[in-house]
Amino acid sequence: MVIKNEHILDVAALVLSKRPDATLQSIAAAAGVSRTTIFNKFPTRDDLLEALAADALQRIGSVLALVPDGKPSDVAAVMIEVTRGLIPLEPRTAFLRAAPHRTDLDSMWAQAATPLAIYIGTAQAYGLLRRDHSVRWLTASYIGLLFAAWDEILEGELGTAQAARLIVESWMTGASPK
Amino acid sequence: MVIKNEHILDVAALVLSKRPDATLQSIAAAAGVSRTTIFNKFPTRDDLLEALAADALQRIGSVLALVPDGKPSDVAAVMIEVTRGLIPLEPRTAFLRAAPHRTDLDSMWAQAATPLAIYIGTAQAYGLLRRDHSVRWLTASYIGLLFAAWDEILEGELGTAQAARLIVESWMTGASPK
DNA sequence: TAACTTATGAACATGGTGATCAAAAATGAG
DNA sequence: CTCATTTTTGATCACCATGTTCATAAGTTA
Repeated sequence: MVIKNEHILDVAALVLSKRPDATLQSIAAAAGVSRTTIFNKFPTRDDLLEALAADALQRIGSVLALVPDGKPSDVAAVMIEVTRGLIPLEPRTAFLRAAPHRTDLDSMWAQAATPLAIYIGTAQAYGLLRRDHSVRWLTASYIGLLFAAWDEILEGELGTAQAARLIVESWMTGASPK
Repeated sequence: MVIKNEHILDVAALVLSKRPDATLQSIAAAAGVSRTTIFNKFPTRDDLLEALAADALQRIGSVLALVPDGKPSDVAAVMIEVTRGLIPLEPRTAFLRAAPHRTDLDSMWAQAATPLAIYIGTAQAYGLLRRDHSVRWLTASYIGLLFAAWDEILEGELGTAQAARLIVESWMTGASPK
């Protein structure tokens, strides 16, 4: 049978999201494939992680392609829609957060978030977001809240349904009472 | 010379914050100590990480001891003060975030954050924080923003001086314009 | 069926971890 | 200062995951 890289990446993402230090042996077993086959397709462990990162990047890119160009109208609505798309990607990105600190991963996050940063910058220019915080920080703080929500979901403390609304509410209006 | 555990933990925290997968050999070398000595004090790598986690927990606890009891008055002021205390702890906690997903680490974070959660709960009860978000989420979102700021600082995109204000502003009033 | 591609198992080297132990160095009591 | 005790150290070993090679088996395709 021809084994697709896609299948290995699927299984690897799943296994690594649970155990970031899982052996290639266990990943191979979970994929119903020999360890050698994995090495044929991904010569080193890092190559596999890199492929996973590229895959995750691509998926994030697909979601962020949803952000509209031009003059933004309802920032909250757009952000909620984007967030709804990002929430399910947790298993695909978990290993990225747990992986040893690698500069290229940081730059990958930055690259993946670029369309979002552009949107945020545009919204800011139109006065729809505060101007006394940098676009970079507005973006980083959103991602930080996304990570926090992912963790809460993993721990079963937050449902995926409410998560998007919660994230965007916190990001836009904060913790102060109305 | 008598080697203090404290010294090893200091060096280990420093080395691991840069390379979470650093070998014990390299940590020993950085500490000017033999690998055997580290094993005498911390039988396994996990024991060392656990000690580091306990140390970080204790440091966080010291900072969070600053949060006042009783009726809160100026939440923003308290949060900024707490955040100013937490910002420098990044090198001590970086390895915790990079370490493979371990349940005990999650519970450690939760335990360390308890005083903060209590404070937030009290402030919420007094109407100083929004009531439509759970105390758990208000706490988690704050920590998420703290992590985001730590990352930005690491990348040289944020100064430690402004970080605390930025975090608390984002946490309390969000990204919306005033 | 035959040629070709892909997957597999086996074997081996390497390096980090975990563990043991005797020798050496530092410490402290008298 | 001396001796007993504690601590540190280097050396050695087993174990396991990674990385690599290669011949064989299984599959696909002409």
